[in-house]
Amino acid sequence: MRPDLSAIRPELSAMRPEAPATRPEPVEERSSGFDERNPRHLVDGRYGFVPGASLPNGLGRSGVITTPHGLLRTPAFVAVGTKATVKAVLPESMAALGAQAVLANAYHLYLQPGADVIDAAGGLGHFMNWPGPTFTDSGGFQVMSLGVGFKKMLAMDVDGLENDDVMADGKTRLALVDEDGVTFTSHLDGSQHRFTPEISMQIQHQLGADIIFAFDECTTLLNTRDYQERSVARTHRWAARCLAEHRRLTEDGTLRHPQALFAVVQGAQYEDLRRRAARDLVSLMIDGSGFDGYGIGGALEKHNLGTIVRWVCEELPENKPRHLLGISEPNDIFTAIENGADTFDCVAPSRVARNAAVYTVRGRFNVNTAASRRTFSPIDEECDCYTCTQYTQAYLHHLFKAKEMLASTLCTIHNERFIVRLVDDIRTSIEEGTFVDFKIDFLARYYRSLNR
RNA sequence: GUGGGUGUAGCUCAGCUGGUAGAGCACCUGGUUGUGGUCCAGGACGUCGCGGGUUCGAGUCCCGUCACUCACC
Repeated sequence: MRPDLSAIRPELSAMRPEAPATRPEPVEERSSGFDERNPRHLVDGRYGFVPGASLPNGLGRSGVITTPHGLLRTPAFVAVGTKATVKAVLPESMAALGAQAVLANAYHLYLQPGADVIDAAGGLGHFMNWPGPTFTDSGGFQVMSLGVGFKKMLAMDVDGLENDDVMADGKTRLALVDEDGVTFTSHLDGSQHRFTPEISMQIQHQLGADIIFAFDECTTLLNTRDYQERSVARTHRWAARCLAEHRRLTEDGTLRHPQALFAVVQGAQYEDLRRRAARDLVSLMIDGSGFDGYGIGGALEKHNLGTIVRWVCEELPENKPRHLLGISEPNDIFTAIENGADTFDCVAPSRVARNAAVYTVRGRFNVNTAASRRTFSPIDEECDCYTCTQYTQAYLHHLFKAKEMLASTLCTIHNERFIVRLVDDIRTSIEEGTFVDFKIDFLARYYRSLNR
């Protein structure tokens, strides 16, 4: 049974994919209402981006991304469903809370259940029963998180060492980088595997998400400037190979539907590297066409977030969407958006929810602490989510203490809704010209009254 | 009544041949930023059943006592 989303998001329901069919499967019709509203959204027949209102600084903006499975109004928060599920939450619930898209991961799905299985299932969307737009990450981040960045225990960088030589303290490194690609050990069964830019593209084409990312190397803040420079150059060469392989596979005619490819801009905290990386990726083209959008990646110090996003976005074309990878704290969201980010994804809302942390307009707190034991009111009085309209803080406290799985479900629904609504409100404020006031008001309440 | 065992943190228990107490869980508070999901880091908590004795020093040894428990009568 597929979820009936028509009452909640008509445009999603209208774009519900058909049952798996013999490939190549015809692409379903887009909603006519959308086409009439803005025909320019149609780029290459299937995918596109059209900027909307802009902030006075010229960088922050609203817009619309069109995909074969529906549209995203930007700025947009993309929920993370690494292993083809937003942990603990039904797709119907994600749609009901206003999630516009879901991002899964090529590394995880390649290992389990295998990209061929998802291909046979009719693609990621069919497999996970999510009718809306989907993204997949390339697996590049896992090279860092499974390798040198494992468990955040980063060894000090030493001059003369390759990134390969910097590794987690006391842990087994599971990934090794070389010019051609990455060799890694499965965290599931210890088996050896290899990703190259071409393989990542092939996997992501099998997975069939609407928006896919080029295979990149994600460095850490501990790498030397010299290493960052060589890494950015390598990520650029990998991006070129991804673009070529993406083009080859697209022209094969084997795709289920058109897929958009985003390159990832690296360069750590260095302005020249970031700007050059962005410019070089923009100029990468095959037969006059380049990437469909750009990701901004890499480990970065929080206070540099806005600056780095600005450097990159100043180099990127206005007519292509920009995705900031892995960000979702409220202050980061404002910073990212005002400096030009259109979409972003993050595990935080769901991960922290499973450990009892919830967002409210008055800041974040842990619902499993004693203060909530007898609080018979919603987590956030101003929230319109399913959890806040139906359950009390005391009940959620009880569910966590009793280790009931519904605790994760209800808190994830709330946190995802909180971030989605925040981004929705930011988009509205951009379009209505009230962004700065909204930002000041929101952040003042959020960070001032942490002592509830 | 006789013989044995046990009494140490809220709970379950560690504490070797004596040097003024520990663990797990529970409890309290943080944390988690392209997810190696269900974890990490801190914190509070005991006059070691009670009373004597030996000793420089006793949760540890001795005596008494109380409680619980097992077996037997």
